[in-house]
Amino acid sequence: MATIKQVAQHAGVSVATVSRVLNDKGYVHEDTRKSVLKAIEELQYNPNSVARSLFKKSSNTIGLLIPDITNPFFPQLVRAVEDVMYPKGYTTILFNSDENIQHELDYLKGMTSKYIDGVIVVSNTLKWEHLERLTTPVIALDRHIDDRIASVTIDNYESSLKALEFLVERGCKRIAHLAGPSHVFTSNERLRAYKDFTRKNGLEEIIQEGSYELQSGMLNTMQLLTKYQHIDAIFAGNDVMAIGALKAAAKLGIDVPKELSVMGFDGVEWGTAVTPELTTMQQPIYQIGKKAAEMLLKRLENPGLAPEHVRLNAELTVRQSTK
Amino acid sequence: MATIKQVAQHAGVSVATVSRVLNDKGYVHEDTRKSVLKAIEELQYNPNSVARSLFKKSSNTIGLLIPDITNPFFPQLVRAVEDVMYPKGYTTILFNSDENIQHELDYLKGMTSKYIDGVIVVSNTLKWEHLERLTTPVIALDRHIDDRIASVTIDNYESSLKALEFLVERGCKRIAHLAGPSHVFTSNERLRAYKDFTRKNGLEEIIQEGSYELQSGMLNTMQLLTKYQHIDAIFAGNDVMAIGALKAAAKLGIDVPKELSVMGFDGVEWGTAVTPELTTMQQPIYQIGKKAAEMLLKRLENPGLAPEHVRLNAELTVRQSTK
DNA sequence: TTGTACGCGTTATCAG
DNA sequence: CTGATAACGCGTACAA
Repeated sequence: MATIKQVAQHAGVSVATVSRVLNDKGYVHEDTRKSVLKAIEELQYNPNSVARSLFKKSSNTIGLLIPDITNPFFPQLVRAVEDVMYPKGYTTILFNSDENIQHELDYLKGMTSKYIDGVIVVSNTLKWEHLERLTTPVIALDRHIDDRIASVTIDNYESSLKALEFLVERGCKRIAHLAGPSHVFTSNERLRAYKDFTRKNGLEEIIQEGSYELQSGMLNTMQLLTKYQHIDAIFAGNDVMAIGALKAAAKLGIDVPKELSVMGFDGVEWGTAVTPELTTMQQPIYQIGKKAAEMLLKRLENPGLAPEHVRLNAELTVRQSTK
Repeated sequence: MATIKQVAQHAGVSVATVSRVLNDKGYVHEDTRKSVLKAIEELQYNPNSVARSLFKKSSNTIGLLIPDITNPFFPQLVRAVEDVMYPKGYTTILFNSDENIQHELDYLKGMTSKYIDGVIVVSNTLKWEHLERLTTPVIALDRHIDDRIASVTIDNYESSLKALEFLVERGCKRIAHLAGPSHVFTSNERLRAYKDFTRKNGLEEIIQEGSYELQSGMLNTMQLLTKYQHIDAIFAGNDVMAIGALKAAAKLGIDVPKELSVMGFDGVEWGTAVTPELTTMQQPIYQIGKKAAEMLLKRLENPGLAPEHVRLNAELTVRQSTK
């Protein structure tokens, strides 16, 4: 609660001198330096971040805009971002948009007035025109928004193809797809891959659209399984739905993986909690967050940098839910 | 990026007047008011929060200090807090301490200099002496830190007793306890209840200490089950370990709930994802967060308030993992 | 090597 | 009803 002025007084110097020792800038005699340090100690002085921000027009804070921390995909991502930002002196502010564009815009607006230094966004609705006016660096996750906005993504299309190939390699012949919601970019990519794959391989196309939630995965699988009894594999749009599929199978007395193979997508921790453990196309979630944070850091230090676009690889993790 | 000064100039008035219309304070003629509004609109003026904070010594921001967002207990809690704070104009900053006292203290220190208006903490290490110096309201979650610090908790001891009673009602005779880490308050309370319960009912005391993690739950259950083959129920210190127990049972070919009942504690979402679904002593996680946020809000508006201590009830949720 | 004085963007007080 | 102006706490030219 002490101010720089009080420290100055206490040490018998001017505020400028205190500021100098605080920031190791300019010359300051070793003796006065010591007495200042002593005063700081005695008064338990702590520099005021707000005043500093006002002057610097920077708050050492970044924003992390995600749909919903309650979605098991995000906790790890958030951790990764914080793990790299905090040691560098940055505080990260989390924001749940619920995919609501109005919330997103509100937040973006607030950022500017808080001198927030940068943002990492994962959003299906934000476009270039919304981000354009920001003077701070932006990193887009999960989805490439615009060439002018740096991004870190994975190839949902290619990865889905690989997952599907694995399924046929293991002898699956009738693969259904539990698609995610159609307003979600990644979900569409996975669906597109499924469609292309089945067409190219002359497989039957069986699609059921869900909502990326557990219940949805379960219910839709029940429908699928009762409607088409010959299905021998399910490729789910995400792990949570895949786990719902596992539950449905258990409920119907269908043996996984003997009678039915289930493939997830994402690699969330839940997948290891269930029995059988979920085979999945695993995104390097922590790596994605880490990479994004690192990119942001780089652009914070060097604002002129051209927008980088990195694409990480998802990796098939074979566990127990597939043949 | 426009400042109040520019708006004033643009509207041909003084900054004082602009400030008045901005904050609806004091008298201002309707005509000048309109022209100011127009200027604001034209310049897309947005008040600068940092400058405002500096003057007001308040940032409309609260801190939320938790061990680890990656622990499935916390996402819901965080959501609850944000859901109540945001509509009231507060931003919440999340902080993961990893139960590291040094991190916690660092963070607390940073708070003061950022004019953060209040904190919600869930910590096993923080004591009165650490919080004493804060001038902002503090709410403790999960654990009662001191009478002088408001808190919202549940009765871990009583609830554990109830869970245990349920198990014996269902005919379980040899109940083992998968205890949580001993440095965690809630974990000790649950353990204490187990000890008292077994003693009072003349039951054998079988305790295995774990770390609240999935692997730990599984490994420790394996040991337990191979070492004491007569166990017919496991009372786990938390849901995650309980799910680990489920996995262990599956691996050993032990039927849950026929041969073994498994009882969790917490009520995290994972519990509904597994098969069989987990019977658990369910904490009202969202409610806890909501209540804490509401209490904080109340104390923010009325700083003089005496510290309130509310205790919420955990509720037995019977699903499929118990007889 | 050190101190003075101004500016960062707001709000509030006090004249007018 | 409106306008100067002094804070808020800090960092940095510019002088000394």
